[in-house]
Amino acid sequence: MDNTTPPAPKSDMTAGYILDTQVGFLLRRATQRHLTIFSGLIPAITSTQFAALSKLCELGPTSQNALGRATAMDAATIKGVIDRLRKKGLITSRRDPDDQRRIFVAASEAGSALYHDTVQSAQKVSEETLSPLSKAEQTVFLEFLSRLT
Amino acid sequence: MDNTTPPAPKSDMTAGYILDTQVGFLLRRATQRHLTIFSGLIPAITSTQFAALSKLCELGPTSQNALGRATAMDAATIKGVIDRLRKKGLITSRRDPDDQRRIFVAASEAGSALYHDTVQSAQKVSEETLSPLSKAEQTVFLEFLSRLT
DNA sequence: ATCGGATTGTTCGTATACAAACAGATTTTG
DNA sequence: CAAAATCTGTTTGTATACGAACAATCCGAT
Repeated sequence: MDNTTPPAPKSDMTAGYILDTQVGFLLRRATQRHLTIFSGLIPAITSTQFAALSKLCELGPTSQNALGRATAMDAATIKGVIDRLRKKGLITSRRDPDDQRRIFVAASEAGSALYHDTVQSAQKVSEETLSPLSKAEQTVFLEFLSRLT
Repeated sequence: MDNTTPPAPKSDMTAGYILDTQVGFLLRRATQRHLTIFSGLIPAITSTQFAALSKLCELGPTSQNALGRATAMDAATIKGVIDRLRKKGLITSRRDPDDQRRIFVAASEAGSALYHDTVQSAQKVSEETLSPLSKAEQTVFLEFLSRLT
């Protein structure tokens, strides 16, 4: 009576790990695709910069670090984003008179205008990113995804 | 007959866009969380480096660019990853004698050892990342996520 | 055989992203 | 009030990530 199931070679001990099905790898690829869609529809500004600008338009003038917290960027990251947005003339910044540590940032005229001009495209970016899923699937997916944050 | 739904002020025209519910923002935050879990469980190597190393162990010796394609990294990115893996002694590389353009990369002894020693932790990373979802939800989520790549 | 196109890897520039160390300002505590 | 703890923003270093331009090599069509 021979064993009908051939013994797995030693090298198969790690066959259980398939990179292409790991959540981290899939998250990275989905993010890549999303960023491609974003830069295609909104070439003027990056996804991260748009996130900061939109939060700024939503919240009004905010301190730099607070804006970073609201957009999930650490202090070092938000500084770079703010610097680049200011260089583009999309935001203004000034010291908070009540707290000499803080820097108040606010959307400039040009920043508000750009935001209002691109927010519909941003909606399209989200739609196109999710377009491989049905409406019902999109709802489920977003609900699950939001639980993984 | 007064209109019972009060007219939205002009500034609300963009209220439909809430950053925190956009798929791109959620993808970024989920990726952040995943990377935090990864570096907590596998401090020796980054998520990206592990991806390259695991694909290398799966495929055997491969050209640098081909490995990049297999791990969704462009030529410039995979170069940096390969350089850092080689500096750590986890891979070796040599010119392909049959094609002077190509560079063959392969996992070193240390690289294979590290991979086999950490692959179970990598499984745990995926599990922990998905742990806010039930098993059934995880299956659905991964299926949807893989469709967005 | 050679020329034109494709592929491979490199380099540069820009943009996130985060850890760690830091200085200055403010707040909390004792 | 004074010391300690906290918060704010900056800087440095490292690691992805990608577009664009480039040289060397290979390959296919003529």
